[in-house]
Amino acid sequence: MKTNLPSTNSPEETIHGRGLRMTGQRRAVYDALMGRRDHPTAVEVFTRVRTQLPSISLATVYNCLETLSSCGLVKTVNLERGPARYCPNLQEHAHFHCEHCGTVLDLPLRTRRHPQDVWELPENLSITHHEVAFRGACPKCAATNHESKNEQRK
Amino acid sequence: MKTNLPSTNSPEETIHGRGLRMTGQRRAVYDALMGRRDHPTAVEVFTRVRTQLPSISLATVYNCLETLSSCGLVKTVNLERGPARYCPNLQEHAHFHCEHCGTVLDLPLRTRRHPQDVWELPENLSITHHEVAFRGACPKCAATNHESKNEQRK
DNA sequence: GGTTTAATTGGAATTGTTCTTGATAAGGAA
DNA sequence: TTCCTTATCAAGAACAATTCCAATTAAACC
Repeated sequence: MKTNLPSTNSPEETIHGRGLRMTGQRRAVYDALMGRRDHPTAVEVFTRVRTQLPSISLATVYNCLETLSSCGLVKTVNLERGPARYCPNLQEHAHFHCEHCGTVLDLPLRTRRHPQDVWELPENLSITHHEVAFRGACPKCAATNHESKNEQRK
Repeated sequence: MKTNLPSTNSPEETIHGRGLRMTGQRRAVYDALMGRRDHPTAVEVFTRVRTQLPSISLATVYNCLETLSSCGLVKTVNLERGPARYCPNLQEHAHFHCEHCGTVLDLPLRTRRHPQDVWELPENLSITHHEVAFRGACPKCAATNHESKNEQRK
């Protein structure tokens, strides 16, 4: 599974379009992710989903996230060593990763700008998508003199 | 270890500036990485270094890469799930990751451009650095109709 | 040279993820 | 509905990448 299709349709339609089924587990994982604008790990999604579907297994959460990601219904982000994070925001955006508390924030694209304007891309390179990550201190950590280290994660 | 300092000085000076020692192992790992303009994994660095220093252990290679990275002498890149890659190029650049053969290419910054122009950054965010990754098909794979999958890695 | 402290080794342990196998459920046909 | 086919799921084992640990070795300073 590799290619991503953006979805203007319902998640059901997108899933069916791939010859896949929208099962209770996939729906629950999807809802758990869409319910908040954050960037949970698979385990965090697992604990959320279990409140709705106590019998779901972690392997299934991984499978569902992979399926949803390959359908373009969620984004997988690998900002660092450690667990992958999943992002419900399908708008074009960059990520900010706070090195003190681990929070991940979404940064919207400025209007009329494009990352390709900033980088020299060889002509014969075919780009399908791109990822931009900034690192530093989030407002809260910058204010509190960097006391907290990996306490809270978003 | 967290902060990165760019180094105009020799690697020895940079290392000493941190109160660390430039050992044979660190030197060998540094040289193995600088010897080529590619993006090897820790294991790939390990096999290169062993030709010079057969007694070195993989744990030491990991330690050295972490030390060099935290001193700003090399860059750690996490483009995907799977092993981290290490980059000897200290110029500001983006990465291109071929989804067919896995090759990683460096893309230079266009003159007079800045990624911050493209993204809306809240004022109270203090950015220390950023990473940009493009994905798609490299020239070779785009030409050969995407037959090869993860055969060669750079 | 001796002392102190950092660095290295090799193996064990940990973490995050994927794989495997048998059971279950979904969707279509009869 | 009921049956049939195939996808999906659950549980745990397996796996890959990385980190940790304890004992040994090497650097730097006196």
